[in-house]
Parts: sequence; C-alpha cells; structure tokens
Amino acid sequence: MIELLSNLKISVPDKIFIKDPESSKLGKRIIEYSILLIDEIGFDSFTFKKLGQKIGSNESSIYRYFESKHKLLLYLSSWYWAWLEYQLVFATHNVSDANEKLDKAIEIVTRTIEKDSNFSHIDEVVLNRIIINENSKSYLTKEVDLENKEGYFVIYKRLINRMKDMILQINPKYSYALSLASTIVESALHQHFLKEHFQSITNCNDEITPYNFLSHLTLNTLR
Amino acid sequence: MIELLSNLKISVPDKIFIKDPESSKLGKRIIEYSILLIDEIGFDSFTFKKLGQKIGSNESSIYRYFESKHKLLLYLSSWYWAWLEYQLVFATHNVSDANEKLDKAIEIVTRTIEKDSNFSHIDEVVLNRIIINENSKSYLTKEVDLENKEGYFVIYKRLINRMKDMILQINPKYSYALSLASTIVESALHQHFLKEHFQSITNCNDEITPYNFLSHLTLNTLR
DNA sequence: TGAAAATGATAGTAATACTATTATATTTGC
DNA sequence: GCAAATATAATAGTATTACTATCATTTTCA
Repeated sequence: MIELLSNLKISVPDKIFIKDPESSKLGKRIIEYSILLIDEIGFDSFTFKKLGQKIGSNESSIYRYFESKHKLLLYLSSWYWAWLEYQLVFATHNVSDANEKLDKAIEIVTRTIEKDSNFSHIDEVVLNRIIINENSKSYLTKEVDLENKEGYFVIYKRLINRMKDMILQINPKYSYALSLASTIVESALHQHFLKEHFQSITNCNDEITPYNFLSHLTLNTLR
Repeated sequence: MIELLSNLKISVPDKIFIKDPESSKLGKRIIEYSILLIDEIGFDSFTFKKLGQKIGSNESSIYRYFESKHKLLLYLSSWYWAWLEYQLVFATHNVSDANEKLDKAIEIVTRTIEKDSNFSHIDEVVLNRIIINENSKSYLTKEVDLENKEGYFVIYKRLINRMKDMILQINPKYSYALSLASTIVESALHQHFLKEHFQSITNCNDEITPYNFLSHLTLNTLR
C-alpha cells in the first residue's frame, strides 16, 4: 500500500498499556492474535483466558500488558486510526487542489481495506472489520470523559481535525466542518456495517460503495 | 408533545420479551426503572440483580419478562424507535410540500427530546439519553443476523424507509436515499454524543444543533 | 555467570448471568 | 367466598468472567 512506511512504528498513547506490546515477542503475539480472536468470536465473548489458550500463553502474562480487555480495544482502535492517519497524510500530501485533496481523504477513510504487509504481525483487513463492529464500544462507556482526559482518543480526534482542515480549505465559510468530518468517518463505518447486516437500509453494495455516497454528499454540501 | 397519542400503546415485536411488560404492574416497573438505572450506571454495569434491588423485586421475577439484559435493551430500543416513528408520522402527515416534510422529519429525529407525558411510566428524555449512549450495542453483536431475521429491528428499519421515501419525493433520481436516511439518524445520535463528550470534533453546542447541521447537509445534497 | 526481568502456573475472589426449585401471595372464575 | 390458577418471591446452585496475588521457572543481558 504505502511502502514508505515500512520501517515506521505506529505510535499509540502509552497510558493505554502497562507494558508496550511492541517491545516483545509475546506482546506482538497478543496484538496479532487478539485481532484474530475478536474477529472470530466478537469482543463481548473475548477474554484474556481464551486469548492465552490461543497463543499458548498464560492469562496472567497478558494482564502484564493490558489492565483489561477494554484497554486492549482502546489500543487496537488507536493503532487503527494512527495507521489510517498515516495513509491519509501521505496520500494527500502532494495534492494541491483542495477538492481533489479532500476527495482523496474521503477515499482513504471510506474504502474497504486491502492487504497491507507493512506491519507484519497486524492484519489490517481483519482489524478494519473489528473497527467496524466494535469501535463504538471503546467510547460508549461511563468512563469516556475520564479516558478522554487521559488522552486515549487523541489520534482519532487528530484525524477528524485533519479532515476538518481540508473541508475548510474548500469552503472557509462552511459552519459545520467538524461535524461533517466526524460524520464522514462514522458514516463510513456504519455503511460498511449496514452493507453486511442490514442491506435493506443502505444503498451500498458490491457496486455502490460508501465512498460513492460520502464523496457525493460532501462535495454537494460544500459546493 | 403529541396529545393524539395519549391512549396509544407503542407496539414492540413480541419475540423480544417472554412476557409483555405492558401487561402487569411489575412489568411496567421493570421498564420504568431499567431506563433510570441504565442511565445512572450504564448498560455495561447494569444487572437484573441491581434492578431487582432498585424496585424491591426479585431477580428471578425479572427473568420471567426478559431472557437477558440484551433483550431488554432491544425492547427499549424498539420502543424508542416506535415512539419516534409515531411522532414523525403525525408531524409530517399533513405537510404537502416535500421539502418541508423532510425538514420536519429531520427535526423530529435530531431534536433534543423534551418531557412527554403520554406514556406515564416511561421517561422519554432519559430513554433518549440511553439510545444515544447504548443503542449501537443492541446490534453490534455476533447474533445480529439471527436477531434481524427474528424481526427485532423492523421498527428501526421502517423508520429509515419512511425517511427514504421522503427523500425520494424531493429528488427521485438521488441514488443514495437509504444511505442518506440511515446516516441522518445515526449522525443525529452521534453528534449528540460528541456534544456531550467530544466537543472538539463537533460544531454542535448550545446554539448550533444537530438539526442545523443535518438539515443543511440534506437539503444541499438533494438540491 | 549471576542478577534482573519476563513469563508461566496455580490459586483465590467477588461478581455476573443465568437455571431450578419451592414457597407465598394475588387474581379470577364459579 | 373459596379453590384453582397464576404471579411473584426467596433461596440455592452453576459455570464463567475479570480480575489479583504469589511463587516457580525461564530468558535476557551486563
């Protein structure tokens, strides 16, 4: 996908973990297989005990990396948004035309992810499915304000802000740039979900993509 | 709010419950206080045991109405969308101008709910908060396809379809009417959530409402 | 090579999400 | 007004979850 990034480490707020999973072999296995297991059985049924069994490791060892499965989800979520942000920054960096730039950004955040081998132990295609199915659970909690203060959502917010800037470059007088940016990103996930599970309330299918819908929506609004 | 509805019973798919909570005093207390308790401690911490304590009733009695707390959430969600649907139908019924009609519909699905005393034991203001905070959890599960087949989401889908029809009345050639309708409804909830917890990524606040943003978005897109 | 760090194994706890059984109220139909 | 039916309450029990704590073993690396 973006070869430039091959040696780059995706950086996640360090309060999310107890011990950086990137710092050891076990840590990387935890990330790699938690993604596969959550995709397989869903976040609600996912436990550290089951993950331990899957990777032939001990439950207590996993607790040395993450204080709870919720923190692990926050980690995966931050990692995903950081990864997307890099894609977005590189893909739009040299685009001078504001409309083209935003359109490219929309393409990045709405597209169906394809195999990316830059970060060997993480399967971005599967992670994308997890984000579609589980991401809301990372912030729809009673602790959200506290966790927000701790900085657990900075990367996501930064991504939205980047999109807001691109929107304002097209139309500096548009009053809802932040809301539009957050709606594009949320709606992209939602339309992908509907396409899989509620086909009767979306136009998205094999031919029409969330990108088609959202780029059309955005460009018409800012026109 | 809409006085015509005073004697109407909101109808929820009957596979969701074991025994209709509307059919007894205890049932109504379960609904009334589950809304208050979920709002208070969040759905994740909510248990039937705690609810039993709150209403001075027994955990096992609650299980005779709902097989799990997940089913109770599905009930509350269906009830909410059915209630909204009635509001929408009555508010738009006599509006002949297509633009005005859709605008009214957007107003209904985006507005901050105010006290409605038509259904005495249900506090719609609090229920609306629950929908904003917990609704996604009702369908972001591994069982969604099965539950969808069982008809647990018909009311929500019907509401989206009503909005789609209104969109197509304005512009019959618009290709994304379903996606736009589902986006309006989801984004309304999401913007309300952001307004409460992530003010830095929304333009919505005390002056600018999700209605302002979404009606502007919709009318420009269909123009 | 020896100390420190990481991991594994085991045990334990309080809470969750139920099911089952039996006892006690309450409703209702005659 | 009373018996039968129905609803609710009380109690107990189970497997699982979401951890914490302790101690043993293995790996790392200075």
